[in-house]
Amino acid sequence: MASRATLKDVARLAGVSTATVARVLHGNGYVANETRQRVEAAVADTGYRINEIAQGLRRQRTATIGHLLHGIIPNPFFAGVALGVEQEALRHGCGVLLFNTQGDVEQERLGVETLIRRRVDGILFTTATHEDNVRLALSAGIPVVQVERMTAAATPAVVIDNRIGARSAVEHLIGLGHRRIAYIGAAAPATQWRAGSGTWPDVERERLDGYRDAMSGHGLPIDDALIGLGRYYSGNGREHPNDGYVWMRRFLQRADPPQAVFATSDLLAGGALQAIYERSLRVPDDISVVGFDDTYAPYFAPPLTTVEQPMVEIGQAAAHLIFQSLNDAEAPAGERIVKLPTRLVVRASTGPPATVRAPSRRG
Amino acid sequence: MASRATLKDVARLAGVSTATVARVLHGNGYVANETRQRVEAAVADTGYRINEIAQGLRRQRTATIGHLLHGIIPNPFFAGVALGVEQEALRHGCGVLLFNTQGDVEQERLGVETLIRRRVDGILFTTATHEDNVRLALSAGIPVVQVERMTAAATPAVVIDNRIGARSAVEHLIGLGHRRIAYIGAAAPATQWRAGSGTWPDVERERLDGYRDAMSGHGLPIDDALIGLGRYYSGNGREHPNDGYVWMRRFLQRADPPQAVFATSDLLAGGALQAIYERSLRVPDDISVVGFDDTYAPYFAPPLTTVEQPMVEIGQAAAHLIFQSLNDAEAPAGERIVKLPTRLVVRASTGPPATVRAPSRRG
DNA sequence: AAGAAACATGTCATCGATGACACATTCGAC
DNA sequence: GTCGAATGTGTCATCGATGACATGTTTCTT
Repeated sequence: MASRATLKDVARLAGVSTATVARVLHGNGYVANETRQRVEAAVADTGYRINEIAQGLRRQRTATIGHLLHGIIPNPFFAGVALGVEQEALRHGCGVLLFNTQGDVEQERLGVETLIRRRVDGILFTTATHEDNVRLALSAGIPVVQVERMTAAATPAVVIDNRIGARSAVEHLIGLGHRRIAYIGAAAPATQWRAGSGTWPDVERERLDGYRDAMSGHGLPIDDALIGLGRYYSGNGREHPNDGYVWMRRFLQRADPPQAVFATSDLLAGGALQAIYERSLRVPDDISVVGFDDTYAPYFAPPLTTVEQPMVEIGQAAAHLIFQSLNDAEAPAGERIVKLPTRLVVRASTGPPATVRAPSRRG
Repeated sequence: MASRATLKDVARLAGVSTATVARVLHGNGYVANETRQRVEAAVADTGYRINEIAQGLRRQRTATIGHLLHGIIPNPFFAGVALGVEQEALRHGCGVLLFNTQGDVEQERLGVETLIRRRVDGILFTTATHEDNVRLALSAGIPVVQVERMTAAATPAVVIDNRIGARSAVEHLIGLGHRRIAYIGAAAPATQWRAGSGTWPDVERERLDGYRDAMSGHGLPIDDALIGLGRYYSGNGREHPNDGYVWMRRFLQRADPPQAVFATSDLLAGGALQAIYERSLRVPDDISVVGFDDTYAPYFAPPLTTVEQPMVEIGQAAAHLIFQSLNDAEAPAGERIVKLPTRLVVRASTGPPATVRAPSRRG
């Protein structure tokens, strides 16, 4: 019987009206001390727990936010963001309905529809797949916040400073004395994003710009042959070969291999490490490697120097923006963009370049 | 106005009663063709979307299940299970409310309380932290399913065959010709689980048993000095040193280092790889390594042979059990245990032992 | 001692969807 | 032509919590 008690049951048991029970529960209005105790006893006896469904209906808010996650399993970045969102939501007494879209437009639309039917108080897109879905949510009058990407449909968003993050990584390498530094990144995502609308930043473009900034800023030449762009999620799934591996292999076959590599994700960097290992080269003795994310980085051999993304904080900030939207509904949405800094974490995969130009080779 | 239309609004616009609209929406009862079309037009015009909150109140089921996740961020295992749960839930038109407990008993209790207040239709524990919380959920009359662990409080559960999984890994090594095989695992979790109650299996104990099975089964001696037990989540967080690293270092300092290692998680195996790398030994030339999980395994250098856990399937099975509980409520709960098989994935980290007993060393 | 202020509690319409029930009409069958 | 079945539609109580409002006590003020 425990959980099925209702307000009415409690009221009956305590010999008062439901209104009085509600007053005790919410601690507002006048309630005589003796009455309060009687009610509290009744609550305890019945094992009463408020029915948030009924409450939601009456109050016209569900204390729930929806989180649409791009959600590639092996990428702990999304898990980190989800955790941050949840923590911040909890702080506001809210729950989180999670939907993995797997980067599928239709799946994403379905998620939005479901969340609308559930009357969530807000929707978070951790990397929306298609702009129309963002619009759909907005058209239902639901506040939206986006992570890592901004659409033509202006919404508050949380992004990181990819350009400066990438630059700091490359400058770290330059500072160690490297001059030939390769870049392994990802090509821009597919066509769903209308090109030319120009209001959303391209994460990968920014990182490449950061690399260029650092190189030119220090008077180093940019060799296009040392820039490898792979599939957006290459190596994140098991089906695809890891493009970090593919490119690194190619780089190492050259007569003039790079002294260091900067990869735009830990997974791509992991692929690079595999290619290096295969050739029996040592990191960082023969070649230095830097990643991005700080997800897999600490677990690689050797532990990877990487650009940390504050995943949890990103999630928290995103949720925070949602609650901000809820409170003063009329704030200028498109202007609330939070840009979080990255942090270079130096570990064992970077060091000065080999002075002798004959890397030890075995394989 | 779009999403705020109610049944009544639609009914008014179509010039019918709400009952008729409901009939059209659910496709039951008699509705004249002409009427149906008028209603459908009104639904489209108003952008009406059913309010699942109101529906939930009336129908006394929320079409939502709660998922309490132990939730160590860097472990994609949990992300995989969560995805599986979500997929299966979606197939039943259900949403998933996610709570990360971070292995904290109090946090977990809070999660259960919240889920009860939300009147979820069922609760999944992906590795419950404290048995009392399972009981709490049950006492509220909510069906519970557990993943990876069973409590004295009998609930349906999904587990994997850890013993056979571990054995298959070790037998793979034995088959390659290894005789001195080290084991790196985790000590049993802390005291929250009442010892001696004896009805729940200890994952780590099972894996150790599997190792012993394989060794004794092939007439190989078990050297306790080659069995390293670390903290349960060692190396999963950044704060702690990776116990796989710590133990492997120790093993390699011995006069008679092992020829191969079996670690009970990819992360621990990753630590082992780091120690091996530090000593400039080669995998698998000098030493073979096997992990468990198949999460990080494909991204290590070299790609790791590992025991795959079917994460997504585990999640699906768990959700499936919940829906089973919902349908025939009176099925014998404790008896529905699903045991899923593991699968050995052979990659580049295992090979025959070095014939010459003088491993190349550089560092 | 009368009226205002504070205290204490109850009544009831409401949030939006549902479905049992009642009522009305049409169609066949005998 | 009459009656039962099939068809079509509306009414309304209900799910559980909420809070505006009404009503009834005390306790101060002056």
